[in-house]
Amino acid sequence: MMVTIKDIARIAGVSHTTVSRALKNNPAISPGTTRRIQRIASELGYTPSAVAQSLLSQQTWTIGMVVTSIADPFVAQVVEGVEMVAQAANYGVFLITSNNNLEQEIAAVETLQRRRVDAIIVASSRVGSLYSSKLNQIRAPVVLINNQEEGEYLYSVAVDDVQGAQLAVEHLLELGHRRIGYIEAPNRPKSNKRRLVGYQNALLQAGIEPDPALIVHSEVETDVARGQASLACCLAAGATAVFCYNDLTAIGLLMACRQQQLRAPDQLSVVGFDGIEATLYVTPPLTTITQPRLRLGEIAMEMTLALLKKQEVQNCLLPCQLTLRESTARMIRET
Amino acid sequence: MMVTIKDIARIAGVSHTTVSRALKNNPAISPGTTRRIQRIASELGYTPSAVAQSLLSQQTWTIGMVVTSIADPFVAQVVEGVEMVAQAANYGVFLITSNNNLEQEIAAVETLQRRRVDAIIVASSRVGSLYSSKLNQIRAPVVLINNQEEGEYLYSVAVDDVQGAQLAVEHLLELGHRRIGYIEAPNRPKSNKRRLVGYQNALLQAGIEPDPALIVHSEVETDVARGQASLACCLAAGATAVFCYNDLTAIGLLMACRQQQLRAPDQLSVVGFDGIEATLYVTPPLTTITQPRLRLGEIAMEMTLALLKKQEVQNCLLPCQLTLRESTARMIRET
DNA sequence: TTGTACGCGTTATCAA
DNA sequence: TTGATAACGCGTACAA
Repeated sequence: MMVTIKDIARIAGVSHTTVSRALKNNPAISPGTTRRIQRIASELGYTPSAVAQSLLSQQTWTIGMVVTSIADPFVAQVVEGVEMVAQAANYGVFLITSNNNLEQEIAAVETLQRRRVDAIIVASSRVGSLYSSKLNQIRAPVVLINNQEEGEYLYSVAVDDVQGAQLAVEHLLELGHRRIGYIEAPNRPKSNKRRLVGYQNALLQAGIEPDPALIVHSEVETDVARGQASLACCLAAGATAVFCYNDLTAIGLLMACRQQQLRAPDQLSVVGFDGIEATLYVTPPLTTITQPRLRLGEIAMEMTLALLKKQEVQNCLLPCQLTLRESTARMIRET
Repeated sequence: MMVTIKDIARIAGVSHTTVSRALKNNPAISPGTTRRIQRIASELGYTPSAVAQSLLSQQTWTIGMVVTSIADPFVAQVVEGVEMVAQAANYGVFLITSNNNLEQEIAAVETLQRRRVDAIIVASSRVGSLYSSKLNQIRAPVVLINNQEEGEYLYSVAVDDVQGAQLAVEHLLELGHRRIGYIEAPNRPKSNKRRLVGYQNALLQAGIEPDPALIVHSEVETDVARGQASLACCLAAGATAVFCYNDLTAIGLLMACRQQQLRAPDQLSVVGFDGIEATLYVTPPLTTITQPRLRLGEIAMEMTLALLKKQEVQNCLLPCQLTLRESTARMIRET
């Protein structure tokens, strides 16, 4: 049904080989026939089949991307970074959602293998280390963004969670806070642990012994709801400031404050993590640790391109920045 | 380099045909050889090539999706809806960003054609009507979500902008407002026009002559910034309530209010459009017209599946809902 | 129960 | 300057 070079060949009265050459402006073909063939091709609305080309060339110019959820504002921008760099390099992006589920992530990678993508990028992988053992079977390079699993793995781009968390807590310490809480994320084991380390590092360096009561652990699944549910715990532990696992959690916490008529930052300072757009819109605008999200995607894709060119690459650990807004304030001593 | 059925055939000492059959549990092959071949295949880590299968079967089990920007929270959820339904039906999603740019959208569709996707879904198309004329050349069905161009086109799923806008303005009228502004979007011609129609309908039905001074037109490109920049105009025109083209614009307006020490909703009622997550997080939580975003994506993909089965389909116009929050209040008469 | 031969659309090699 | 042929990995009609 689709127009092929054979159809064109029949009409032009030449062999399909000649058509193939004429369409790529091969100098071996006479200018006359080249023009004639190209005219016929455009009249017929011919489009070359990338499928056939891939079968022959053994590459699909496709990179497979596995994400937990596209609707997550953090993920969305990482994907955007990947897509931009990919498009500029003539690669396309095949997207699969894993719902942060182990089996689905594995199934996704298998699907991508079947489709013979040239490379795979996985954001927030749950099974990172699996890839090194499976890598003999996966010929495509696998690049991990913010891998969520301990253990060995090959190529990765990640944000420095320890440094970021430390930045957040140091900021609160400088404002005079001593009772600083941390709201954990139960479903992001590795980055949660590393942010906790950064939190504790900062406290210890300031000569403060971390108090377990200030570390709030909740099994509530969604980020915002977890933040909302954690306010009571924070207050009960006597926190005057709270560092949250991420922005959505912090936003939930701010919403709970508003409901309880608690004024942030006067009565409670709040710091988030990620730097999503929504931090600009909430009241008060949220002080947060900004991850270079777009850059994360770009670098992952650039690394992928290098790997496809058989170049050496180095794993990346990107630093975060403190973005100062209005949800943190100097602690007021209760007299 | 990759393992093929021929490799397996050589090791098993059978023809590649037998391997092909054994791997799909063809009953014609003896249970013994079937088991043996399957064991060898799994030992070698064999994965069938979807590329070769596609070339033969003339279908790729892929749908191409063109979006303006993945980082847009509205778009992200539409994509999520598409992806969910596609995945359940064994289809994959190939994603391309057009940056809301005409040439890029056309280039994207061409790329998808080259890749022989089975169908194409375009969100917020700028060139919708083009597809009907090009459709003889594109064999794949094209489904449009919230098409942004006037004119004829085939398959579409869209939200009822007129009805939604009317809902918003009727709500403000019920609260006693008479001077109601509308902030336009310069870069979404069609939906902007239709929301304007809904706005005017509601006013006329209430016996109010629309005042051009209340229709704020700004060339600022980004939504939030446009909202921020429009407050002055609204106030100058004597508006006591404003209906905004979308939520991000409304959020910008709320931010400007806060900066000017203007209290919403007491001094200015604000209504948005879309129902993105952020409307829940701002202060005050935004009253808005909720689009069934996930549903929009799901329906588009369901329609696509029907088209692929050669079934008849009907275009969809989905109604919006008013989501009541705290950014709107009864008008206070100035005595 | 298994094998042979062909075709899907394209490109590369070799020959004319 | 052009054409015949083989190959990429797989599935299927037909033959054995």
